[in-house]
Amino acid sequence: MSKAGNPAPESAEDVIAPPTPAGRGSGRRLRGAIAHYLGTAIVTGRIEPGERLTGEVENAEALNVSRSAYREAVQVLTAKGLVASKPKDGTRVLPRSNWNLLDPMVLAWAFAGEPDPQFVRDLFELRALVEPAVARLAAERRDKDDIKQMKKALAEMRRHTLATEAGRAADRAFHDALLRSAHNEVMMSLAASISSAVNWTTIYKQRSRALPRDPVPDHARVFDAIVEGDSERAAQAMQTLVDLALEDTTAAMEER
Amino acid sequence: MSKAGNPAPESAEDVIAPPTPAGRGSGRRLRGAIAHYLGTAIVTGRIEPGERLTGEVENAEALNVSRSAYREAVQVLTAKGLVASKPKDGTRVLPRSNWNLLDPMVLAWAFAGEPDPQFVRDLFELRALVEPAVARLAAERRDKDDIKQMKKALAEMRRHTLATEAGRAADRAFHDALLRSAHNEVMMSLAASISSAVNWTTIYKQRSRALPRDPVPDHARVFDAIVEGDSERAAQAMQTLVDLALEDTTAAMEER
DNA sequence: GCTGCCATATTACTCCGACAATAGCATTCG
DNA sequence: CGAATGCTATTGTCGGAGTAATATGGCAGC
Repeated sequence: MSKAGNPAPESAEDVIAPPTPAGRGSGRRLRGAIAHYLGTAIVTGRIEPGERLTGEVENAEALNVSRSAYREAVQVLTAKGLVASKPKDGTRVLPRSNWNLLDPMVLAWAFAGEPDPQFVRDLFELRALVEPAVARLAAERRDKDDIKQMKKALAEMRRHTLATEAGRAADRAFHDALLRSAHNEVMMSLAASISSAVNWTTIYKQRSRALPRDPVPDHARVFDAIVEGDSERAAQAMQTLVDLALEDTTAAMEER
Repeated sequence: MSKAGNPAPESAEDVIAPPTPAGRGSGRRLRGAIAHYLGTAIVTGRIEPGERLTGEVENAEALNVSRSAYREAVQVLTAKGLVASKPKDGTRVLPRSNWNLLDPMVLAWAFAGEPDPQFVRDLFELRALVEPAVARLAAERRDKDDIKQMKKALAEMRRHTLATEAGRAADRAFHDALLRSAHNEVMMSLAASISSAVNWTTIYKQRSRALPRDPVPDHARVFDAIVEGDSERAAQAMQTLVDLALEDTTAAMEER
């Protein structure tokens, strides 16, 4: 117990065990809290690749949880490629190249602390590649119902601002509808992952800019192009949207 | 136990319990075999979204495994977004939109049976988008060491054919080196997922075409463009590589 | 001195049985 | 008729015991 094994067993049990904030907030089970704790520790670099997690028994009792709960949490990390376990060798953090960086939960963990600027750059590079392509596909494949959904979401966006929850919900609805219009399941999954991450960066934006630019006209341009089936213009318009988001985000990061 | 709960409890215990082929072949643990069994059942559609898995206890004993092992397997599925569990409601298969389609293991499960042509199309659409972009980035960012790695792998490719394991290893090495040259971690992760899936489709190719086209010249074209830093030509050359792969794959699928 | 085999200690893996917590549902009370 | 309440099915957590796999170090043979 006094092995001083991993980086921060300091107050681990206080962090995990009770129904504490950032512990298990709602519906979140104990193993979820453990996974979150270990996951952020790994993804943010507190535990480095190659390092060994202390044994099941010791670590479980250090966190004040049963081995079952601890093991189930480790299974989650294993499923996301963060760690691997072998008898006689323990469970070790895998090299970054094995991590499922596109897993929504891994992305969330990555943004739990200070987001690494390099990582944000990589992410936006991918976003700038994928989202215009999605818009292009959407322009080619959208059907009547797709258009109806987007139209509805856009109308809802006009009624609220992004400062309100309703506004953000409408924004999400618009992008979801757009995604569905592309009729490509794999890209849907990818875009969903990305946007879940991007939503985390939005939090920082919120804090830094008092008067964000009105998003409706830019979204409307994308919508119009898709309705008309003009794939190039749709891609272009979406590109602008991504560029603006990048601008805001980098500005916000520099302020910090 | 005679509840006839899920689709195929027929011979489940025979499939899972013993160290059977397709069960736990090598290093694969029991829970891995269970996860594989349930995962393929879900991803290939044998169990449909919304359906409920029979209770932990019954299902565990139906599979002839302990509840612990069964639960850990379910955690893996949960981590990949395939299922969700709640007390009093059981664990249910989530709608496809929640699945992490880019998870390497999910992709492997998807190709465990007959690959859905629509799914393959979606995947190649993404591949056609990402891989040229990676090549473009590589041409802009590669350093001396990157080039050295690619050169080495390419030389190795000349010495073997794709029919041999050494040849396939060299091919993988080349693509890995190329990926690293792009210096974008997120895209690396994405491309790794995709290519792990694509390797599955390669199996079908192997069976269908006796004399595959010599891959070296096409790879060399990509390499040359990257060395010269000509990003457009690199992207183009990679595009042809993807096109050829698509051609082969669709041809192979039609033969079946 | 080096190489390959083998015993052993360590560690994760599996099994088990009991109890706690949660959430859907029916029932009752206002 | 609606809201609070108790019931119960189901997952969640616990702790302990035995099994299996493997990294390591010692020993024998070359």
